[in-house]
Amino acid sequence: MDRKLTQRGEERRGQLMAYATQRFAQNGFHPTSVAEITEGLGVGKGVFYWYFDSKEELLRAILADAQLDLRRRQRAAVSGAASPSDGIEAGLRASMEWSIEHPDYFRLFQFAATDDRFNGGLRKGEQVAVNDAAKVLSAAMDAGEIPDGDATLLSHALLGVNTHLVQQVHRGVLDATDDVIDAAVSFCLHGLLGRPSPR
Amino acid sequence: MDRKLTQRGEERRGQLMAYATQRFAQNGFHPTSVAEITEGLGVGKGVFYWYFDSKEELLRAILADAQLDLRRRQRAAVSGAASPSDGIEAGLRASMEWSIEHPDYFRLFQFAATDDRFNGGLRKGEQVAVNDAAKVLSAAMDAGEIPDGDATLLSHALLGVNTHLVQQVHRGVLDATDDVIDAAVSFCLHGLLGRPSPR
Amino acid sequence: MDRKLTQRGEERRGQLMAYATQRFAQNGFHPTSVAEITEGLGVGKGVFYWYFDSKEELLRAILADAQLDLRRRQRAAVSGAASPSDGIEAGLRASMEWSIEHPDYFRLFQFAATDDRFNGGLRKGEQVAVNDAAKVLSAAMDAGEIPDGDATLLSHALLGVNTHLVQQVHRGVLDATDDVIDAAVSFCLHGLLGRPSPR
Amino acid sequence: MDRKLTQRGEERRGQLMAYATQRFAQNGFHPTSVAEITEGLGVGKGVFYWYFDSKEELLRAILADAQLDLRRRQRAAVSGAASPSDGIEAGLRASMEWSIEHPDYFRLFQFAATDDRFNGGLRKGEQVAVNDAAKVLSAAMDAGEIPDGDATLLSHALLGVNTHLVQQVHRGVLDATDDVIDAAVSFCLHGLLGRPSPR
DNA sequence: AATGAATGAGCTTTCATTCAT
DNA sequence: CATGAATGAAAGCTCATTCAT
Repeated sequence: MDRKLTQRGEERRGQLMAYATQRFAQNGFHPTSVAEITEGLGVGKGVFYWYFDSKEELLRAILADAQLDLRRRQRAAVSGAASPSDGIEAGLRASMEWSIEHPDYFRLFQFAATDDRFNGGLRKGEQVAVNDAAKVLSAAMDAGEIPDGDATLLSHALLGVNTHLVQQVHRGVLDATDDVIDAAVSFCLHGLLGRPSPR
Repeated sequence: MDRKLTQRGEERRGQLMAYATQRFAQNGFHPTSVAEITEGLGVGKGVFYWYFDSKEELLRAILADAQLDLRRRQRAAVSGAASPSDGIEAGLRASMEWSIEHPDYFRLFQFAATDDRFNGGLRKGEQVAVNDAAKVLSAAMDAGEIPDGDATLLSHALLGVNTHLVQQVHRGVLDATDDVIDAAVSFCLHGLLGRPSPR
Repeated sequence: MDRKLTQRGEERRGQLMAYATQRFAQNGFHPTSVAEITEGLGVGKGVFYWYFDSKEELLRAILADAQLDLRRRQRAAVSGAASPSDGIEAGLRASMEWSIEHPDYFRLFQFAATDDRFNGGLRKGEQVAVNDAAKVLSAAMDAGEIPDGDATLLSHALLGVNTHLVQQVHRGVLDATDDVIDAAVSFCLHGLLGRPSPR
Repeated sequence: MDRKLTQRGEERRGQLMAYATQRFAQNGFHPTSVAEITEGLGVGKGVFYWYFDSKEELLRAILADAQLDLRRRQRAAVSGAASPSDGIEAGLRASMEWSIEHPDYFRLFQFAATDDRFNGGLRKGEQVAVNDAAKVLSAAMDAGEIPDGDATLLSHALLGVNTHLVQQVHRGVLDATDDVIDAAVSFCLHGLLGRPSPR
C-alpha cells in the first residue's frame, strides 16, 4: 500500500490509526472488527481498505509508529547522558516514562509479543535496544564499574523489570508516581552492581 | 459444567486440554478453532461441548490447571527454605524452572494477560504469589536484611525479571542453562539488597 | 475436502451440485453467489462450506462429474462399434446426444473453457477424447479408408462441428431433431473423406 | 455515453479499450476490476467513468469494435471472390486469419458467448455472417454445385470448425501455420460437397 | 477532463455453537 | 457419550460507482 496521500488522506489515515489503537488496546485485536473501527469514525468500510491492505497491516503500521516514537525518546535521553551508567539510567527512565504515558501502545506491544504474526517487527526493535544497552554494559564491565556477566542477559533483566512494573502501573496495582521509576532504577542498578565491592 | 466424569471421561477431557494447550500456544487462541481441536483428536465436535461449555471456558480451565501446578511447585520450594531470603531465592528458582519446563503454559499466560476475559483469573493468582513474596520481603526489611522499600513493587520487579528472561529462553535468545537462572537470582537479590545498609 | 459423508450428507452434496449447476448455467458462475445457492435450497450458508472448500471447488466438482458422465456415454457408444469409421460416427453421435440432453453441463463446459481456473481439468479430458479419436483416424488413414492428414487437427475439426451445432440447438437457432446430428455426422464424414481418393 | 470527444479524448478512450481488452482476455472479465484498468494506465478512476457508463458498457464497446473489424475483413475477402464457392473459402480464410491474429478479441468473443449480458450483440453479428454464408450455400445448392441441405446448419458447421481450430491454435495445441487453415478449408469444402454426386 | 477519496452493498468464508440421530 | 450435519451471525475484504475538489 504505497499510495500517495493528499493532506486529507494523511489525516484520515491518522484518524484510523488513532482510533484503532484505542479499540485494539481496549478490546483486543481479534475481537475488534474493521466495521467497528469505520463505524466508530462514521465512515464507510471501504475507507479502511483504501488506506490499509488488511487489519493486520494496520496493526503493524501502528506498532511501527509506536516503536519509532519510543526509540526516538530513548535515543534523545541516552544521547544526553554524561557517562555510560548515566546512559543506562536515562534509557531506563525514558522507556518507563514513555510506556506509562502511552498505555495503549504499551498494551499493543504486549499483545503483539504473543502473536507471531506481529512479533517479528517488534523483536527486531527490541533487539536493537537490548544490543545498545548490552554494549554500554560491556563497556562498564571492561571499565570495572560493574562485575562481569552476560551483558545481553542483564539487558533483558532490565527490560523485564521495566516492562513488568509499567504493566502494574497501568493495571492500577502501582501508582504512576516517580517513585516507581526511581525504585525500578535503583533495583536495576544494584542488580547490575552485584555484590557490593568490599571496601 | 460440573459433570461427574467417568474414568474415560476424565481422560478425554485431559486429551482435549492437552491438545488445545498445544494449539493455542502455537497458533494463538483466537486463530485456533474448536474444529481444529476436535479434528486434531479425531473426535466429533459434540465431544468438545460435552466437556466444556465454550472455547473460553476451555482456556480458563487450562490456565487454572497450569496455575495450580505452578503454585504447587512454588509452595513446595518455598516451604523447604531455611530462611526468608532462602525462600525468595527458592521461589524464584522454582518459578523460572517451571516456566522453562512448560513453554506452552507460559505462552498462554502471556496471552491471557493481554485479554481481559482471561486476565481476571490469572491476576488473582499472581497477586497471591506477589503477596506471599511481599510478606517475606517485608519480614526481611523488618529484620534489617534488606533496606526498606515498597515490598509489593519489589516483588513485581522480581516477577518481571523472571518472566522476561524466561521469555527470552523460549525465544531462543538465551540458552536454557542453569546460568540464566543463577544470573537472574543474583540480579534480583542484589537488586533487593540495594545500597548496602550502613551498619 | 475428503470428508466421509453419511447417506444424508451424500444427498445434500448432490442437491447442492444439482442446484448450483442450474444456477451457474442460467446466471453465470460469477454472478451466482453462494448465498443464492444455499437460500435456494433453504439451508444455512455453512452447509455449503461443509461440503465444498469454495465456490470454485464446487464448479470443479460439477465439471468433473459431467465429464465423467460424458466419457462413459462415449465409451459405451464407441465400444459397440463394428469398424473404425463406425466408431467415429458412434462417438460423434453420442457426444452430440449427450450434449443436447444436458444443456446445463454444456453451458458450464463452454464457460469453463474461457477461464483458466477451470480450463485445466477440462482440457485434459478433451485431449483424451481427441487422442482417442485421432487414433481411430490414423488407423483409418493407414487402412486407406480416408486420405492422409493431421489426425489431431481433424479430430478437433469434428469436435468443433459437434460443439457449435449443439450450441445452436441450445440457443434455439436449430431444432433438436435427429436431423441435426445426421447432418453433422454427414458433414464430418465427408470432410474426413476429403477428395474421394481416385481409384 | 454519446460524448463528443476531443482528439485527446479519443486517444484516452482507445487506451482504455486496448488495455482492458488485454486484461479481460488474460484475467477474465469478472476478475478484472475497473481499478486494475485505471491503475494499469496510471489514471484516476474518474477517467474511466468519463468515457464509459460502466464496466459492462466498456466490454460491449470492445466487442462491437472487434466485430466491426472482423466483418470488414470478411467483406473485403468475400467481395473479391470470383465464384460463390470461392467466396465461401475466402470468407473462411479471412475469419480464421483474423481470429489467429487477434487472440484477445477471440477470447473475449468466447467469453461473451457464455454470458447473456453480452451475448446479444454478438449473436446478431454472427447471424449476419451466417446468413450471408447460407445465402451463398443456397445458391450453390440451387446450382447443383453441392447437394441440398440445411444451409443455415451447414454455415454453422463451417463456423464451428473455424472457431474450434483457431482456439486450438491459441492454446498451442496446433501450430499457427497456413496448414491449419488449409486443412480447415479442405475439411469444410468436402464436408459441404458431401457424397460426391455420381457422374 | 481528471483525481483521489469515499460509499456501502454484497461477496466469500469462518466459526462457535446446537441438535437430531 | 459421540457423531456428523446444520445454523447463521459476523468477519474480512472487494468493487462498481459516485462525488467533491
